[in-house]
Amino acid sequence: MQNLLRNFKVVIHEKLYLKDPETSELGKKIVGESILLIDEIGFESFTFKKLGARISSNESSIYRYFENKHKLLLYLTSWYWGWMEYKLVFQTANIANLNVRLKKAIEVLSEEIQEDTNISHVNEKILNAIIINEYSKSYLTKEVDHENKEGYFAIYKRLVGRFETIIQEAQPNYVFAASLASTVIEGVLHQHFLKQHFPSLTTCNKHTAPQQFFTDLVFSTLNLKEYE
Amino acid sequence: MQNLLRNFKVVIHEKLYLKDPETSELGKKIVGESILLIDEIGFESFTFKKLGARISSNESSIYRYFENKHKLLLYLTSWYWGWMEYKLVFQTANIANLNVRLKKAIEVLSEEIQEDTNISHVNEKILNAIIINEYSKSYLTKEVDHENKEGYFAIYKRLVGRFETIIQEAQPNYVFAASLASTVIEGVLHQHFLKQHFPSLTTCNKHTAPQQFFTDLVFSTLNLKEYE
DNA sequence: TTAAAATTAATAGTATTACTATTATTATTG
DNA sequence: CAATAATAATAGTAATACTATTAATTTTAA
Repeated sequence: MQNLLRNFKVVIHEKLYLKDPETSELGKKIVGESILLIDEIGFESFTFKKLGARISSNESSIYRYFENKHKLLLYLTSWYWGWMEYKLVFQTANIANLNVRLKKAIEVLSEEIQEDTNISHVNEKILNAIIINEYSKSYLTKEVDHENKEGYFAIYKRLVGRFETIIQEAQPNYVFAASLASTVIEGVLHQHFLKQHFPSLTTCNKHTAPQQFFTDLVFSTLNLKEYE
Repeated sequence: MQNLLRNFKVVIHEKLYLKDPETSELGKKIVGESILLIDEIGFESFTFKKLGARISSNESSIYRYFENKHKLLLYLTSWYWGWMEYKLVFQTANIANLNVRLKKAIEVLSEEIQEDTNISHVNEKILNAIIINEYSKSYLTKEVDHENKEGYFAIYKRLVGRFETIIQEAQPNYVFAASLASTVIEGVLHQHFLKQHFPSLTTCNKHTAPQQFFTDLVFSTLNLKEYE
């Protein structure tokens, strides 16, 4: 995994940035540090001015890379889902047994990111924390239809589609595969959030991971046995 | 239902407002019109100044009722979940059969609000649209733990708890009742959103309602038959 | 009925945000 | 070494999210 990821670069919609942040040190710093800063102070309080101060750079220099903070968020979330897609594809490839593959897919999608893989300037563990807290804000906007048409959510949609296929192949009779796929991917984020802030609303805690809940949910719904 | 609702008033945490908007015409106008305006322009673009212009009142007068627009959103969402709780309790009361009761609960929680009941200055159909688009923003904040401690999410938590109980009573062996309850309630909003903006990510459309998906999901998961 | 109290409206003002524009400086490359 | 590209610095703007003060109006209670 480590090795495979070494040559990994997420291809992100080029309208999401003005200048590709991967092509310069400043760009990488903007991406890397914005993740840390958004995690610390939250997306609402995050500004390019504060980020500039933090990386000893200027507000206006950041505007050379990203039009505004919303586009930066779309960039970061695309990166995350692209990385997740990569993990999903690699970790489920070559698993012949459809049930085992489905189980693995749920595992990849729902496991907590424990470590930064150090493959890049991106801290995946903290990026995961941001996704849990901020992802919804990237699409719960009045511009969503326009931005969707532009293709800004393409990676996420492709990921949901891949998971839908894995579900459908494991149980061809099931008619709600798309909804189940999107419910699980969204639900995973939600359960992680509840675990941290509303423990009474979730069964998940130190001993029970979202993975267990969703594995049980999907296999029961599809009327499949986890081991066979 | 109409009649029962006539004497209905949601009891909302008193720290969510500075002056109870139910006690004056201006207050009711603020609540009623804020729903319409947020629906029209989205929560991000919504300001008290714009609302003031719309109700031919002054920005500063609105500040007499609500500290800021975040508190107003918490007020509106509390109202919505309180109304939902009321519907849930009434519509599931006196249903002896536990499976039938569970099915009814899912129906109440997932059905599309078709009509404004005209019981108040609140347009429930539009409020429902707001909840779909904006509810997450009320808790995906850095202040969530503090606000949760204050009790601002009490009504929502009580609703999830009630649904959890209905699930647990229908299937006492099931160990993930809390997570299933929160997943369904959150998932319903998400599926309604996807239906409108990302049709490829959901099975729900004109012919298939979220209700069908979630009814199937819950009954399969709990290993119960819908009719028996 | 009238005076006090409460409510609402109007005006002004502030710090911050989310930018844009311009120019100067520094680094890179051909 | 010169041209070009990238970055930094400075300044400025309209809008936002408020606060404070005072004035006008309405409500209530003696």
